[in-house]
Amino acid sequence: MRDRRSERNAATRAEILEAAWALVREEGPAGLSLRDLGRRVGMRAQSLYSYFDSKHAIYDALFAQGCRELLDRLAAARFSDDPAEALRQGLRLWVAFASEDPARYQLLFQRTIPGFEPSPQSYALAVEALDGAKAQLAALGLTEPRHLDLTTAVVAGLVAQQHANDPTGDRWIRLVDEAIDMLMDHLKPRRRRR
Amino acid sequence: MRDRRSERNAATRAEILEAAWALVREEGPAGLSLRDLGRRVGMRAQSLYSYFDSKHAIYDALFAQGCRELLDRLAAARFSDDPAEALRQGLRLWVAFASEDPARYQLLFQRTIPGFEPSPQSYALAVEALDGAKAQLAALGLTEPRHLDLTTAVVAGLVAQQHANDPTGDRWIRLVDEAIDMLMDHLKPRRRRR
DNA sequence: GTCTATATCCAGATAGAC
DNA sequence: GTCTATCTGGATATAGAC
Repeated sequence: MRDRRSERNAATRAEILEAAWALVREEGPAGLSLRDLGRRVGMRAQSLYSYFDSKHAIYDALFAQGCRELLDRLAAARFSDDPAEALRQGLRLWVAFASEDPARYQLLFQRTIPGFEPSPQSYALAVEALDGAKAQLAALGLTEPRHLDLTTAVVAGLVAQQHANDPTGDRWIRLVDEAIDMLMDHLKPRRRRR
Repeated sequence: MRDRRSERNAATRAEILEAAWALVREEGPAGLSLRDLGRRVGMRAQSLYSYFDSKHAIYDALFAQGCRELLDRLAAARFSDDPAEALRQGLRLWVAFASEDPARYQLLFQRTIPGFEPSPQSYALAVEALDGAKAQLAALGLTEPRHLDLTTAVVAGLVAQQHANDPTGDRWIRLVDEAIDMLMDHLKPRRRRR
C-alpha cells in the first residue's frame, strides 16, 4: 500500500530543491547557503539535514535535476529525418537550454563550486545527454573526437560569451545559426579541406 | 630625491600581489582569503589594509596586472605583415594566454567573484587588449560586430572546454589552428555565403 | 607599518529534547 | 521531523597601542 510518509518526504525534498533553484538563480551556485534555503521553505537550516546528508548532496540533486530536464527536452524534441537538419535542431536546443539559465549552466557545465563533484550516478546523466549529440554527429559521418570537440567548443563559446558579456541580451545567442553553418561547412566530409 | 619609503611600500604591494596570484591559482579567485594571504607574506590579515583599501582593491590590482601582462605580450609579439597570418598569430596568443592560467582567465574574462567589478581604469586595459583583436580583424575587412563576436566565441569556447573538461591536457587547445581555419574560411568576405 | 583586540557576521554541521 | 542550543571555524573590517 501507499507509504504516505515517504510520499510526504519526497514532496518536501522536491520543495527544497525548487527553493534551491530559486536561490541559485539569484545568488549563483556558489552563493547558496543552508540558512537561506531553510528560511525559504520555513525551516531551520539544521532541519534540512533530515532530507539531505550535506550541502553537496543538495548540489548533486540539483545537478541531476538539471540533466534530467535536458534529457527530457531532447527526448521530447521531434528531430528531422535529415541528419544535418536534426543536428542543427539539437544544437539549437542545447544553446537554448544553456543560455536560458546561467546558474544552471554554471552548475552543470562549469567547475565553479569549490569541492563539488557530481556523484557517478548524476554524472552519468550528463554523459547520456552528450551521447545524444555524439550520435547526431555520427549520423553525418562525423565520428572523430575532434568533430565532437569542435562542436561543443562552438556551442560553449557562444553561451560563455553570452553569459559573461551580455547577460540580459542576445548578442551571441543570435549568432547560433551562423555558427552552426560555419561548423557544418567545415566538418562536412565531402568538402574537407587541408 | 628617491623616496625610499614609498619604494619599499611599492615593493611590499608587489609581494602581496605575487602571493595573491599563488593563492588564487591554488584555490580559485573566489577562494582568496585575507587571512591566508597575510600568512603567506608574514603578516596578519589586518595589516594588509595598510596596502590595499579592501579585498576588492586587491582583486582589482590583480585584474589590472593580468591585463597588462596580456598587453605586454601583444606588444612584444612580432606579427606578420600578412593580415590573415597576423590574426592567426594574435588568436593563438590569446588562446595560449587564456589557457595557461585558469584562475587568471576566470578573473579577467568570467564573472565569477560575487560583487567584484573591475574599476574603470582597470577595465580600460581589458578593452585595450580587445581592441587589438578588433584592429586585426579590421585589417582583413572584417568590421561588423558579428565578425568580432563570432571570433571571441570560438576562442572562448576552446578555452572554456579546455578548462572545464580537460584541465591538465590539451584536448581542445590543440584544435586552435583548425578552429581558426574554420573561422577565417567562414568570415572571409570574398567567399561570403548566404 | 604592524600588532593585539575586537566587532560583526556568516558558514556547515552535530547533539539531543520534544 | 523539527526544534533549540551549540560547536567550530571562517570571513572582512575597524580601533588603538606601540
